[in-house]
Amino acid sequence: MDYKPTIEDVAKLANVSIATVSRVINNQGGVRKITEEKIVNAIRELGYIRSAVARSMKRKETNTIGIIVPDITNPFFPHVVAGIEQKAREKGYYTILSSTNESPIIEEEIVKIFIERGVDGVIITTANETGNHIKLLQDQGIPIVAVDRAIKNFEVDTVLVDNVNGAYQAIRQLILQGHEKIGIICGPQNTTPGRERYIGYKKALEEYNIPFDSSLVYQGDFKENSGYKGALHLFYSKNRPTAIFSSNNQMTIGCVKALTELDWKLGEEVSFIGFDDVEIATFIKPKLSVVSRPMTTIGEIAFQLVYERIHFKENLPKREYLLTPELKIRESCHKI
Amino acid sequence: MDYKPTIEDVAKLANVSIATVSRVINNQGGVRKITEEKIVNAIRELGYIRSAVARSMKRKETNTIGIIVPDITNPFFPHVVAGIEQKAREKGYYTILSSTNESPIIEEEIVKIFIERGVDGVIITTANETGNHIKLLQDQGIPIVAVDRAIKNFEVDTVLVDNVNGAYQAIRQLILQGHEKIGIICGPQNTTPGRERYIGYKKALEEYNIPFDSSLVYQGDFKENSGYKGALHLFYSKNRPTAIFSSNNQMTIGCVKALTELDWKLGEEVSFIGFDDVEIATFIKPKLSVVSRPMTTIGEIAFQLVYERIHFKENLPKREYLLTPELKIRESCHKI
DNA sequence: GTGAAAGCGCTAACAA
DNA sequence: TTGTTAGCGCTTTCAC
Repeated sequence: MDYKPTIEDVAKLANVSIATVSRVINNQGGVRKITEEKIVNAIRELGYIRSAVARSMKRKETNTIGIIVPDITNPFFPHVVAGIEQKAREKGYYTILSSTNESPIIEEEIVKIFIERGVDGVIITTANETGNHIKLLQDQGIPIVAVDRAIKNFEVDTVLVDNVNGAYQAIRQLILQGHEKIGIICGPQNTTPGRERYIGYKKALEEYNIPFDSSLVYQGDFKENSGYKGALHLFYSKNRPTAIFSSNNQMTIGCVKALTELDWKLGEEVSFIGFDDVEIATFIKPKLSVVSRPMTTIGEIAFQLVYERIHFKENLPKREYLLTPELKIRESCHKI
Repeated sequence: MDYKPTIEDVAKLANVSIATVSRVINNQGGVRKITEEKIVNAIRELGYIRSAVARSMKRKETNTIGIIVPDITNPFFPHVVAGIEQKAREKGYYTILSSTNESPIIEEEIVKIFIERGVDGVIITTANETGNHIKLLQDQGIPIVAVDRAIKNFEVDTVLVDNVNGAYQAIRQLILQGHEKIGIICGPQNTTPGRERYIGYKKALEEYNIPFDSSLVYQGDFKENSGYKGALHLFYSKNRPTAIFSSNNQMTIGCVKALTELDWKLGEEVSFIGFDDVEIATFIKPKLSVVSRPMTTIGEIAFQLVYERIHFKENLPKREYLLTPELKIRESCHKI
């Protein structure tokens, strides 16, 4: 075949005008039953599928939500995306997904492409919190929802997790178990999660009057390898910690790998809590304690927010969701 | 602002015709330098971004590749997607990604949506190998590449992994180490990978004259939970195996969890090899031996195939890539 | 209930 | 080197 029938082909075959065909494909009613049947038959016979491109052209909407994530291979994001997609499909929306690989440059490119394509809204975990590319979207009146990382200088709806609180809970737990030398593997300090988790760490220390020791702080980048290096750093620190807090899932992986190689006994010689649950948490020995976030829910809320913003643009205040993460205590942290 | 400037706005501001503007945004040359500058300035001033919708309408191509995966939360797919995206971006293509959750119904829906949206090609890991929905795509002349799972009844380019061989290698390894009672946790037998890995299993047994015992075969569904149940099943089997082969990554996770709970000593009482590498493989103790696939490469090849098919439709034979997986022997399998 | 026709923003053929 | 113009396939008034 290799030929895409158009609304006109259908109209001809059914012996009606294209306007009438349009009415039936859009369920607008006001068409006689017999006419409708003729049309439906013609559609089936031709295998007609209406062109979303032409439709978008006319309607000025694409029913598409653009999703921008920094790293699609970080399992956190596929779970969030699954939540978005689920809700989107229910409302007749579709998604374009792109991964920036944490590059602000790629991110800006993607934003432009999304605008070109006329997305109706954007859900973004930005790699560039102060980025001016957000302005591009706002200038076009495209609703934006920031997920997981806030966006500075612009008013956008956000759904975040209370990182400070999550990290705080984790560190407090460790302190209550008697730890005083607690190491942290930080995320990049130019991202909200990276910064906030570090703040939670310091807050807990302060509150319990534990002296802060900068040699117990390792600057990571949220990638696995920096977790690995962080563990090494802490192990060889003059003031070797009795507990470690890792700021995200990928670094947790790297960190645990290092512990194994160093033969630094997890749960015995060193307690551990990581931010974000990881697949392996419950089946390595000892089971990992983690700060866990409702990933799918985050996605669902994010979609809900863009959706509302698309449909009731004008009279909506800025909305900020702050979900509270849950500390799941398992076996990797012990009384000292 | 909230107003999208069009090519006409640019033309007016620059005092030229829209045709000339079109020439410069498409780098077609044949425009005087001064004119071009005027136009470029106008574009910048207005913040003009050309509409891909209108462009697609005219050109009959969207520069979009649709990707359909059965389960986006299975880490295998994000890695494949990353490979596709990488290559796609290089060639000026973009991707729409949807997950079917293994549902043939959702899959058919997605196919229709993709056609509506005029994707130039589709890369699919189908949940329905015999599905007739593929015909829809073919009727429209949309190139299809099947990844990881073959498609029956239709001629499409495919990039598969030699599952038979991969499983065979794994089982042979186990046999050479002296195992005779080898359990398998199978994938769904209505998917190529599920079937083929089972075939590889049987082939190795046969070749080495190990009697086949159906009580050592557990039918899973590629989800974590069935790996868990599979391990339980094998543990309580009258003919308890000394080695287990798991047919995919998610089931491997479930399986290892069960082993831990059963206190069935991995690597000592029971050897283990899983299909597909998993994050945790190298940092649980003992490290997991796995059959590993080049995920990103698979994605890259898949894109290459659609791309070629889009551009040289006519004179291209059906291409079938069969990548050989690699057996990575680590610590979870031991001489008996 | 139905049809005619305008027009969405762009590309490309043709003219100048 | 530049401009005019005919559509691409659809939705949506406005007539009838």
